[in-house]
Amino acid sequence: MSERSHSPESQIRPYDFSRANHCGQLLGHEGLGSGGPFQLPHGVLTDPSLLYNKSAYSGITSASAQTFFLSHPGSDLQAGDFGQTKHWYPFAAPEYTGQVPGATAATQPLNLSPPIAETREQIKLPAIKTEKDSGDDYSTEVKIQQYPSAASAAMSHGVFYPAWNPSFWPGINHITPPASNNQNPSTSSASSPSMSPSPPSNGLPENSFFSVNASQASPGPQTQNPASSTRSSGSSSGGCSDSEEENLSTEELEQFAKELKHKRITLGFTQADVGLALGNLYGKMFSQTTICRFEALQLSFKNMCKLKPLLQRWLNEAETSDNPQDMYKIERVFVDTRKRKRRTSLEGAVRSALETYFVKCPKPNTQEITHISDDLGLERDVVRVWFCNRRQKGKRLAVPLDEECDGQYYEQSPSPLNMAHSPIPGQGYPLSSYQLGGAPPPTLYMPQLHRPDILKQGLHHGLVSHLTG
DNA sequence: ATGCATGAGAT
DNA sequence: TCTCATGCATA
Repeated sequence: MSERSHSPESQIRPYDFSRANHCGQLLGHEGLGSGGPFQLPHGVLTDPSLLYNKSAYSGITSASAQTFFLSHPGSDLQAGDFGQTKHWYPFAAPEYTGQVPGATAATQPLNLSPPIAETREQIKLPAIKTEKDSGDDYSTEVKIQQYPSAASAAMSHGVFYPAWNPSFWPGINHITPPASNNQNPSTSSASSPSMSPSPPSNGLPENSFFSVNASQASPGPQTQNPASSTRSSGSSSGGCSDSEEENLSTEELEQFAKELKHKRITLGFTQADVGLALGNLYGKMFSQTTICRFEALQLSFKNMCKLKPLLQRWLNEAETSDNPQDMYKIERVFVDTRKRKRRTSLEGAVRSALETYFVKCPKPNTQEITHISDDLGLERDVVRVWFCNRRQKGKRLAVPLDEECDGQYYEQSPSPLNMAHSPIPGQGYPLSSYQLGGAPPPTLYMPQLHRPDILKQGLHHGLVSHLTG
């Protein structure tokens, strides 16, 4: 526990960014954008993604088809040219981007393309692209999406909670009774390699559907796994503080994530379906993004612990349901009046420049941010957010050397600049046997890397997919 | 699958 | 102002 606290708040981060230091010099130099192609420090790749052979990832999904842009080293960057558009567009209601599960997979929900995307113009600025400001056309809008709903009935309560109003939900804790914790029938699933024949489906799924408190009442039929005895060492106290969370070990999470993905696909559900189903089942819906990240172990450990029980229950329901396909087809009505800033699309060169800055100073202060933003011709807030996200990503992807390894985390290998120490992952996952596939030392996964971002999504994806097959 | 963004809660 | 959880939009 001590060595691997999962509780970000309380934990000590050996490499926590100390904004006090290292950033100073950063501002000392002329800046990457001033005058010609910025120079990257030795050993710094223009595009980190290049170091990770993502193609190796032949996930079950289509991810493998993804391509990576080879960034254009510096050529395009021209500080000062970046128009800083600051338009805001009305928040686009969440689109159901997933496919309708089952045989109807082909049945892409009507209207999947966001209006914004359709009307959007690609405004190409030297460094950044932003969504076109389509005027105010997008002001408040109401979207109604309908899905073949056999289940509407079941979902009669048909309550759709806008994801953007999290406050509505007191928290998952409420949704899932504390007692349930340790319990999740993780078992059935945990053990079944593939789809296991549904257990004595006791009743229709609906039953448990709304038993929000069902956790305990949970899907009865399942066998119970006393335990995840695997509970690892230390996670208990530390991280999954939510009463509802289990004291899960990384291995368990990894195993479950794998299992979830496999079964989900087998059952014919998309990640988006699962996210929606959670909403129907337990009141809080999640996006495709979140489910995706869960499966890819890209959420914080704590977050994984929190979501696991919900997903576990969904899985149980789905497996035991006679007709799971219909269970989650629902109608969704979104009403949103908020406006969201148009997403900024940073060019590769700019990203590289930011990465370079990040290496030097993962946590720039206000002044430094201003400097960087001026230097790159970006909005301060864009820069600020970029750093926030970058740090968050660093943590997500961070991989502790070993549970017992003095809290040594390897989110970042020693930087040649040694300006910033490794950003540190307070929440990274401890390397598990599964990740190591039995044992290779961590270093194995970060060969000749001189930058953290190299680990990018690689670390997990690669390993996970590799093991996941 | 992932980049950029939002917002609540913690500092 | 940061972290963290989360999601829209998009590659």
